Amino acid sequence: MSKEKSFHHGDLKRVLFDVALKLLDRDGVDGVTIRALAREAGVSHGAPVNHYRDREALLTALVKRQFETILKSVEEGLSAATAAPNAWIEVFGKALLDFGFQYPHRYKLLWRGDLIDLQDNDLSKLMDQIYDQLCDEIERSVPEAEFDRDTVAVAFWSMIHGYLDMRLSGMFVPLDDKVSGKPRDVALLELFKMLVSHGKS
Amino acid sequence: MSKEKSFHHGDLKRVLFDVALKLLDRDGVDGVTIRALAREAGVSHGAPVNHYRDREALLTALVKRQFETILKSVEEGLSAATAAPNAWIEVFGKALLDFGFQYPHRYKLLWRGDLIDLQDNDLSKLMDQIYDQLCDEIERSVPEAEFDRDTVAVAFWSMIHGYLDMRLSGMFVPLDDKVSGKPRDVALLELFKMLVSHGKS
DNA sequence: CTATTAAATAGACGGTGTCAATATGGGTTA
DNA sequence: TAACCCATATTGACACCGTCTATTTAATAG
Repeated sequence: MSKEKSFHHGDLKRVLFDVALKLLDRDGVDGVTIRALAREAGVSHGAPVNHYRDREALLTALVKRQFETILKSVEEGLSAATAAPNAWIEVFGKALLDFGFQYPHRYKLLWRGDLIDLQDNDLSKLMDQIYDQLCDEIERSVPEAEFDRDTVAVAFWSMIHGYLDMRLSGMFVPLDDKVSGKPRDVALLELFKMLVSHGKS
Repeated sequence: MSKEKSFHHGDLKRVLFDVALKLLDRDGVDGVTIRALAREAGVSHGAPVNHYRDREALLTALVKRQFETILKSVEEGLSAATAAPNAWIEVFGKALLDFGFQYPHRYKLLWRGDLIDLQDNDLSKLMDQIYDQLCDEIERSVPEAEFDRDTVAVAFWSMIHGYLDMRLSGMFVPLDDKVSGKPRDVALLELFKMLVSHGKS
């Protein structure tokens, strides 16, 4: 039960999780193999199965943790945000963009529906929580919008995710990523702010 | 030289390409393996290397063909479009959304920068052509916009791609994908149309 | 102390991409 | 026609991978 090596390892599950995250950041999701994980953790290749049923379960655990982090980041950002009507754009935008550019491989993994368990209840609950927070903020700050609020939410999240995904995939390399001195992503947020502002007039 | 089996196969390269596309549509990119390709084409597992250096080269060829298709679809749409100021939104939006929903696995592969050769000159040229067409249309129809035109282009493409990617990944399953009787993606295009229209006033 | 049970090991199987050595046969030249 | 060259196809090997099985280990419960 102690955290030390009880040689029945004790907290191998935590070690495996941490090592997996290290491998993900270093080598991308293709580098997160069960066998590399076992090697890196110093156990046999059959050991991880006792803690993660298969690779899908392992990757799903990694993804859930990341969505937890993003949700927390959003909530903290919202509670610290100004009263400006569209502060949510900065909060959600920054939370996602900062996370994506800091941990590109983690971000890419979030959307690898082919590798993780889409039926996982905790996972869908987490995504719903983030989405609901977004809709709540839109409802609070864009009440008179002439557009369906879900459409605004989907449009916003789509734009942020699409930008991140294209940038992180390496497919899209903007020749000049500065717009009048500001990064492109900041300009995207301002453009969206203008959209919801005009909706009021 | 004949198209028949000259047993030195004749046009194995074309056969391999077609079979690879069939495997992609049927099983996703994970199903496009060199060995499955060879099996399906009725040749030995070592045969494909004579026509595609490795799996990356094969997948890159598939991707290039799809971007050609999309470019053609955009060009045809533009030449057939009405004189409406923001017809380009429908044209580009429909070209990408239709392609994505019709061939989900092909669309996903387009952005798998980890699997294809990002240095391929034809590939980057094709993407540039599509992007330039988009910018040209924005310049023609949104001349007085107060936003940098590249920002509008990036915002638009990001929104479309992000929506498609989230939908096709299975991560994002909208509870109700209809907005007042219209599909969500149509509402997204209308929302964007409003954005660029307000920019004029 | 003993029995049970969770956890780690070792080995196997079928799959993958890729490389090297070999065999085949069409096209070109002598 | 005959001989050669060389692109193409085959075969086998190697090192990985995920996952399954049987086996051993050690911690814990009775």
